[in-house]
Amino acid sequence: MQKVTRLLAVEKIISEENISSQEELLKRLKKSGIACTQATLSRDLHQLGVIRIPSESGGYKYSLSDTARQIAGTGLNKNIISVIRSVVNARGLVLLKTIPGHASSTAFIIDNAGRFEIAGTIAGDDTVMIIPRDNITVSQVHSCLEMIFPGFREAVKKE
Amino acid sequence: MQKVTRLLAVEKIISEENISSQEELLKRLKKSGIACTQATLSRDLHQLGVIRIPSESGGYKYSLSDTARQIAGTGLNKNIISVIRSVVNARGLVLLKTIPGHASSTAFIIDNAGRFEIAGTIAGDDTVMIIPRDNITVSQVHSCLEMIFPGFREAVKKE
DNA sequence: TAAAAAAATGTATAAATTTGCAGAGAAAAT
DNA sequence: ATTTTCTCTGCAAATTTATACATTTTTTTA
Repeated sequence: MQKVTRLLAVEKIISEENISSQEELLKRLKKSGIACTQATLSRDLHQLGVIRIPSESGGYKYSLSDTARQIAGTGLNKNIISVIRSVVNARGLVLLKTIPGHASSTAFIIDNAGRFEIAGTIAGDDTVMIIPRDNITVSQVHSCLEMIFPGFREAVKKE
Repeated sequence: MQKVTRLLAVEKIISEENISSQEELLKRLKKSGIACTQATLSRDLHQLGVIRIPSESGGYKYSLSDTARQIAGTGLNKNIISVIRSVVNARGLVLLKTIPGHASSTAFIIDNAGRFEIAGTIAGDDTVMIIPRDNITVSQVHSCLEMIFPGFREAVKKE
């Protein structure tokens, strides 16, 4: 659970401040009370799809990739958890049950989160089917969902 | 003149192939008959605004940034040189004379090239004024124009 | 709940990238 | 044409980033 907290903090810092190296990010995280090593950040940045763009003034800065930024900006994911009723794993797939009529909006957010782990989704009226890519476990998909919907694990009951 | 050739080659290779390190790009360039060092490529990639994005399969790949890609894709710049009649430097600004009526389309392409060196343009009917940013020389603007309009230097007479 | 499997992380190191500096080359000025 | 100025580039060193391996922590399964 520590990891998701850290990833969210990294996303936030990256998008709000000018960070030009992993060491710098490390110090910045420490100020927020989050401790890890540079190696971990290297892996985090890769997983988050963070890119490094040449800065006009000569150096570099980290930035969320387009897809990552889209979601971070919308705030659409803030209250979506309240419409998710439960989550079921079946046959390597993940099914979300929502309150009636809210499946497609939920699926929309998941699709647009640009997570590699998720090959795609299909939404009915109150059910979203999430199809993970090959070699991706349902557990990894759950981690994705926690990234997309912070608080997901705690808030949503598993069936 | 060697540099512009190399930058164009880099843009092309980056956009068409999966390149994951500067050493790899170096070898690829050598096959195209272009020789330089990795240090030079580091500077080239910075100047071109090339970003490095995490690849799904675990590594990284280079990619043109959005603005760089836009122009590379359109091909709009292919025949524009034929409408440029001359270039004049004055007061740290650069003036392009075009055939009548073609200033605005020329300015459009320059604006959309996303070059840092150029603060902005103003176009009349047959004249484009290019305003370089502070501390940018007209010579650097000419290099930009050569990047945007390959062959510019040779084709356009200076007044 | 205990055992097994999978994921996360730190350490140390390898790999890759950036940069200061000095010299070569091109463009501009005289 | 010569001098002067600015740009480009290689080299080598410094910095930054990625990763193999071992260990710990978390999750899953029986």
